[in-house]
Amino acid sequence: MTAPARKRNTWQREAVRSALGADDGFVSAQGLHSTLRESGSPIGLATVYRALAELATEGEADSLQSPEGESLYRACTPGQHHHHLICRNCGLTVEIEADAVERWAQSVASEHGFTQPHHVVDVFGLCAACSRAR
Amino acid sequence: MTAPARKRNTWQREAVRSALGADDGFVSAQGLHSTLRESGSPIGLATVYRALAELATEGEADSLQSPEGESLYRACTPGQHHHHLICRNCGLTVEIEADAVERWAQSVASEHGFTQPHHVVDVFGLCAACSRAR
DNA sequence: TGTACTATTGATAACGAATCTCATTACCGT
DNA sequence: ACGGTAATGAGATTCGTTATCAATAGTACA
Repeated sequence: MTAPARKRNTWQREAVRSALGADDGFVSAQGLHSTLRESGSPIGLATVYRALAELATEGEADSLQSPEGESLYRACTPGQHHHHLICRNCGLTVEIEADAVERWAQSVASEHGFTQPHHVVDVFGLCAACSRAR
Repeated sequence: MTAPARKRNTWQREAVRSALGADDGFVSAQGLHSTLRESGSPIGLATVYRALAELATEGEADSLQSPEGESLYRACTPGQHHHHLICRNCGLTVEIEADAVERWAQSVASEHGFTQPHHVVDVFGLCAACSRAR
């Protein structure tokens, strides 16, 4: 066999993980990068993009596309599938469990002969605080 | 009062509308533009973008973000709100009525104090034909 | 502890979708 | 017809994201 090819632990990856966990809303890669830089970290932008993509595929982070097409990330409670209720003003996010929607997506797909269904279900709105502030 | 400021009808807008209606899946602005060019039309890219955006706001077209972040458009049956079941291989699309999901989104939002809820609900999968072809 | 191997980083270039600019075109009420 | 002006389109521009590649720094092993 060939060499092992192991994954390495770097402070950069850890910095991204912790910065993501410190924010309770969805953040863009660019935003997270400036946050880190402002707090003194010399981390590079490309690295932030790479780390976020990796965290997302490993299931440690949720990702979604903002209505403007930007990719946003958020640390998530690992394990099962869940959706989000997101304030389009301040970014506040609430995780939503929705077994009913889960089952609905499954059945709608198979009813039409579709396989390997993957659904996108997110609700954008104004949170209580932002609603009041208008 | 000032001048009237009316909207004008151009063959370009009509070309986009008809090309959109001729396709039964979701299409990108760029894709629609090349289709039109290939069929001999000298229409410009910026115009296609403008026409699609306008059709979307007028309710004549549905738009959504592909998982890659690209904006996709599709002629839709005007009137009420609906969702989509989309083949991620060939683009085949089925419109879905989902009053249940509609109500669910509303109630989840208000339960958490959110106002002006707007939801994104789409199911991606492999249609029957594409499933078979694997 | 030192050393070699190579995964990872990061500055920057490259890319691509979408928007903006502005001179030209052509729709449409008169 | 004519004229005011909405609409067009080629190209430049913006901006998010990915690719490049030399330099750096984890990690296994002697």
